[in-house]
Amino acid sequence: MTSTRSTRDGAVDQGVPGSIPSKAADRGIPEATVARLPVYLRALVTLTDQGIATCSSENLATAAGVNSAKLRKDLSYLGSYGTRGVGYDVEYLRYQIAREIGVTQDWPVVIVGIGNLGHALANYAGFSSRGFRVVALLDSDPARVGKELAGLQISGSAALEDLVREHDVAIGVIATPAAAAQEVCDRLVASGVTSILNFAPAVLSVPDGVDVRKVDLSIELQILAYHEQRKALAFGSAARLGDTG
Amino acid sequence: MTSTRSTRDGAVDQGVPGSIPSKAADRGIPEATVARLPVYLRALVTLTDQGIATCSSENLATAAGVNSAKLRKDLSYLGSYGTRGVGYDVEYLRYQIAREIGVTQDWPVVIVGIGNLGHALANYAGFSSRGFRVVALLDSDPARVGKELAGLQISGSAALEDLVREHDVAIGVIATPAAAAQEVCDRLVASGVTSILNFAPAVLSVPDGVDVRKVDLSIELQILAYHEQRKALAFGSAARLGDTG
DNA sequence: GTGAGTTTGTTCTCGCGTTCACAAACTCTT
DNA sequence: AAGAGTTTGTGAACGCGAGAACAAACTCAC
Repeated sequence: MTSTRSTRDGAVDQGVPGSIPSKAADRGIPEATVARLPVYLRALVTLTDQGIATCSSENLATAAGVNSAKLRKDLSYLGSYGTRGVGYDVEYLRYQIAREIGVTQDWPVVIVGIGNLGHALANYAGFSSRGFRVVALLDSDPARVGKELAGLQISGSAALEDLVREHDVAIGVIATPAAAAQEVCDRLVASGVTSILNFAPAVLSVPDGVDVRKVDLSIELQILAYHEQRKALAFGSAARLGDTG
Repeated sequence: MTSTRSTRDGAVDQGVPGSIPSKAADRGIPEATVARLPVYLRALVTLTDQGIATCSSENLATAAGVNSAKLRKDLSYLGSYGTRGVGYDVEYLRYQIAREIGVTQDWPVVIVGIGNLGHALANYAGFSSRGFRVVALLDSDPARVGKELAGLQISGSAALEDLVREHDVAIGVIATPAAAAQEVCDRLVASGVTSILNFAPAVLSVPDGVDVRKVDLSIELQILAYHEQRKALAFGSAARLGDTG
């Protein structure tokens, strides 16, 4: 839900005139399922680490925190990789999901904005372990340029276009302040980046064919605050809150 | 969608026998709408900064990156805060949304796990500016305990229960490694925390009435990778990818 | 005051996602 | 080999959210 697939209401949906009825043709996996596949993948890795070679949909569903019917339906979009009466081969399913997501190949990634968050992202082990290779760190602050971080030297923002093209980068991560986000985004897109992960608290506008996913930490907390407030009200301690309209 | 409202299939849905038909009673705002309210709030703050006092649903929708019909429907769940023929008063609407979300009051927050990410979160300005006050930082690594960060001293994990109770903390942030996440979660919940923001790549199980939202950085990238792979395939450069099944 | 223009709030329809329930397909015991 | 027990894959029902479209309500010009 934090994603903007511009192809949905853009070029792809208008459809090439003589093409196949979309869903069957492109093996279209529902967006909600796509968002869960990485969770299943992580659960399967955990099972592997525990030395478990086979699992039922019930086992895997529990490990992934979903119900088993949903899991089976999700997997059915990929193909029939299970065996009735037996379950799923952990290694086999793991590979199939990894292949479907695309993490069997290596994805070069650039991170723009090396503040607190960018710093953390550059050092984040979860990226490299899952097929993502940080190939460049960029920042506009001259005080940061040249410093080494996570085995890379921080480049000035002027180098953005060259670095993206040189490493054939398709995925860019924006961790700049909100004010700089749109400009950085435009430059990334102009250089050939077609997927953006945005941590800046700003709405990005991108051309059709470019995907944006956003992660906004304060929004997550605000959603929790909403539910927290409602819990407090539901338990009758409303007087303390003092919102007098 | 990254949220687990255990009340959905838990106590609340079973319904107190003599209670009111739920939706009307609790002014139940759809989850999808709740997730967008903070975005509207941010957009309104931006408009205020630009000195704009009134805006139409079209203006605000553009600033928030949604379409205007959706915006109006979302706002209608809160009440009728606009004026037909005129639009919305920016300040007034801003306050109403803030009140509805609950960010007019102050929310004490603890952060557990002061690694790279926890470090960044502790320094994140977006929290304090939106009604969240970090009251404690916790880490199990003795090397980090005692160090100062963002105006706070890092406490050892043994102090978790006391700190949560002392500050009456309802919201906890978990930024530990995956292996430690469930134990930390259990301790937070046992101490009275009822909302958890989880950055650890692990599925947390919590009792009914506790909300969990998860942010998984590598999952976001994997979702982008999936779409990226499909774009590559759609443009016929499939040969390069070399996934031979 | 009246009519033209504007903008909100709401109704209606459609599609997606979730869940239930069951047939198909496999293993294992006897 | 046949039946009992398991587990997958899927058809169907249902509920929620998105978007279009329109009526209600306001402003402004004259």
